[in-house]
Parts: sequence; C-alpha cells; structure tokens
Amino acid sequence: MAHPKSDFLQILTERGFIHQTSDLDAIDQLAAKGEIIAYVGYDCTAPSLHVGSLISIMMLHWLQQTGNKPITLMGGGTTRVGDPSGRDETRRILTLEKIEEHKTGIGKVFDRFLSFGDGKDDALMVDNADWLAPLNYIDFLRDVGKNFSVNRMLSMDSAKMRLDREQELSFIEFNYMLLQAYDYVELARRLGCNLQMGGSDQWGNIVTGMDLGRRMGTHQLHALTCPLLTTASGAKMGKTASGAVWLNEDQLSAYDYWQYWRNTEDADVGRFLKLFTTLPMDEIARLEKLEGADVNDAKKVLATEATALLHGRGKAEAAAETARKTFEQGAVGDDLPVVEVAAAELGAGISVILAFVTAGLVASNSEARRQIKGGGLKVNDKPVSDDKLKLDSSNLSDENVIKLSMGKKKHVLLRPV
RNA sequence: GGAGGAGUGCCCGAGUGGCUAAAGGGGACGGGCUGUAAACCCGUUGACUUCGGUCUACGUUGGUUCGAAUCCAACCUCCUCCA
Repeated sequence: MAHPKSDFLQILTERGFIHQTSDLDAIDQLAAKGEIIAYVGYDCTAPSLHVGSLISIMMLHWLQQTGNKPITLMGGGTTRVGDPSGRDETRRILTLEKIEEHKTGIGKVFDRFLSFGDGKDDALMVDNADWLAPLNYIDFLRDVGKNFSVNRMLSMDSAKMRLDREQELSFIEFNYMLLQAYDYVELARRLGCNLQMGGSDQWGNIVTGMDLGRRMGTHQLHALTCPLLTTASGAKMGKTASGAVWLNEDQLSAYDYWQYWRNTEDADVGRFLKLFTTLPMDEIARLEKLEGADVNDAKKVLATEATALLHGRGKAEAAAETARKTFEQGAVGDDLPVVEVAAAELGAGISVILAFVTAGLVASNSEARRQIKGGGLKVNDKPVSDDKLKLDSSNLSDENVIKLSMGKKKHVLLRPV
C-alpha cells in the first residue's frame, strides 16, 4: 500500500518500521478509526530492556499518538518457559524471584513513551502469568493443544533451526509458541486486542496466534512486525564496549546512552533518526543531506533526541554538554563518571596502575601495564609512559579532580574526599 | 541397557609426551588514518611481578612419568547409532 489512510500506518511506513504485515488494508481501516488495540510482549529475561526493544516501544508510542490503544504485555508467565526463537541454546531457566525482579525493572521504562490509565486510548500493562500460571494441563491440551499441528510446528523456523543443526530443543521450549499464541487469544477476549506487533523473528509466533484465534472463534486478529536492526556494517544493534545498551538508567547512564547514539555509523544516521526520534520528517530529511564531517551534527541531534525521549531533555542536554567539553575542548565535563578516593591516600601517592583499576577503566593490573605499553592510558590528557608513576595531589586540576582516560572515549574523574 | 564419538582460552578451532600460556580465525581492547563514523593498517588479548621471573589453566578426580592438554583409571556432561 503506497498511501495508507491512517496516520498510524502513514507514520510507520515513512519511518521504516514495517517489515511484514498480515492484512495491511484491514489494519489501515481499523487504525483510521482509532480502533486498533495492539500489544507487544516483553519477556522478563533481564533486569532491563535494551535498545533492541526500543523499536517496538516506538511503535507502541506512535500507535498511541495516533489515537489507538497500546498494551504492553509482560511475559511473567512465558519467561518461565523460554522462547527458543533465534537461539541455538536453551535459555537458562530463571527462578520466579528473578522473573519478578526483572519485570519490575523492565516495567519502569514504558512511562517515558506511553501514557497509562483507564481511558479509551490509555496504555495498559498486563502480565501473562495472570492467565498462564493457573492453567490446567489437561484442559489446556483439550481446548488449545488440539488446535496445533506438530507437523506444522516442526516446520517453523524457531524449531527447524534447532532440528536442522541437531541441537537440543526441549519440550518446555517447544511449548513456548503455544503459550504466546494463547496469549494473543486471551488478550483478544479480555481486552479486545486485535493486533500483535514485534520483531520480525516473532512473525511465526504471531501468525500462530492469529490462527489459533480463528480456530477458537475470536474476532479477526492481525500481525505487524518490524525489522530486526543491525548496523550498516552488519553488527547486531545494542552492544557496546561495556555490554548491552540498557534502557534503565541504573544499568546505563544517560551520558553513556547519549554516547551510544553519538557513535552511530554514518550510514545508519537517517534510518535511526526516523526510528528512534520523533523529529518531523522534513527536519530528518535536512539532517540526512549532511555529508562528510557534517554528519556529526546529525549524530549529535540523534543522540540528544533519543536520550531526551528516554531520560528527559535535561539529562540529554547535560550529556551533550559534557561530550562537547570532553571531546571538542578537551576540558573536563561535569557528567563524566566520578570515582572517589580518600584524600589521605592520594596525598600519600597512589600508583597509576591502582588508580586505573580503581576507576574501573581496566580490569587488572596486567591490563593496565599492557595499556600503558600500548599508549592507551592518559592522566589529565597526557599519555602515561611509565607504569611506576605515582599520582598525588599535585595532579589535581583546578576543579579538584584527576582525569583518567583509556583510549579516546572512556574517561573517569578521580575525586579526593 | 549396549556400541561408538566428543568435552581446549570470551567464542570457534588446531594440537596426541618436553621447543605450549597453548597454532589459526572471530570477537574485544589499544594505537595509526579520520570526523568521537565506516573501511583499512599495526599492536595487545590468564593473573601477579621488584620485569629476573612466579603462579594458575586444556570437563572432574586420581594415577603413570624426570616431565602430561597429550598416556592410564574412574566419574560427570553432551552427541550418534542400536535395543
């Protein structure tokens, strides 16, 4: 469909959110009337979501902005089983306590993107443990299981991949798609849900749910998936030096989050501006035209806008300012991570090696020595050449800190207390 | 239950008695080039170190040997085939 009528599909299409849909015309008609009730499921496998999930959160955001109702489904029940999709090994089975903990962590992030409440277009958050946990095995087999063909299940990518590679697919995992399909039916019945969205790896699970809905007599259900993002050079999105790009601030600071977006590859800037900011399309078009070193301006806009969505405008601008000072002036930015040391210890002099280990910039004394040999460590922007160097109060800057750097991008301030 | 096969560093994977902290590749980190990009080039990639070395490591536990990732035994885990 070249020109969707609904604002929702209009936006998703022009911003590059759509990978695959079941019946685009039908979804368009519902969206135009503000009658979409859509959900995305999030399993509680980690204490926070990461940028990989952001694209689906943005879809929910636009859905609500265009007058439809979003539902976030917490997989409190399905996480107990574990989704085999796209995995070549069985997930470790998490304890119920962990799952609860993760659920709380993950839930926090949605307030930034959605407005929750009881009104018609307000977002809802539900937990599939509410209906999955009390299920009775025999009843479930009779009511739901009879609608599934093992032949077909075996042919689905999530199962096929394991079978083809002769890797274990345990029975518990094999059941995951039944539960996710059943979720869709349950949400359709309880809340009138009529659309499930997710990453393209979820397509199989989603259409299985649609199919189950038809067999179990719900209204017509729909599917819409977004592309799984990789960077232009093919890497999976969401990894940095220090691990995943978490959305919760206690897992990844606003400054580091800003830096993540700032370091976007040139070829990705336009695509990411469309997906991860709410800037108007004509503004994005302008930024996309920038070339050469000017692309950096677009990356800064991307970083600030994306960070503002998640952490608020104030923190985004503070991060931008710190980055400006740190990288463009070589000065000391306020937002850099600070590590405190006892003033007395510093007065007595501490070895550079210990200082860098304490700051967490290197993992061990040996690594510190190696990095010094390789010229990777700096104190107050001056390379360290001697691993026996001692730091003391004479190294303190006017701001009463010592700036430790590893490479060009990682900096920590050492402050005496 | 029977018969085979496999378990090596972050990952993949070579190595079948000393020259092995363990080839090669990937990833990661650092340096160079640049624009805090990509690509490319170089270096590093167990810990501790007074830089002489020391210690810990090839599924687990024992054994043989001057010496074991390599040989032997038992155990654990996984895979394949048979019942």
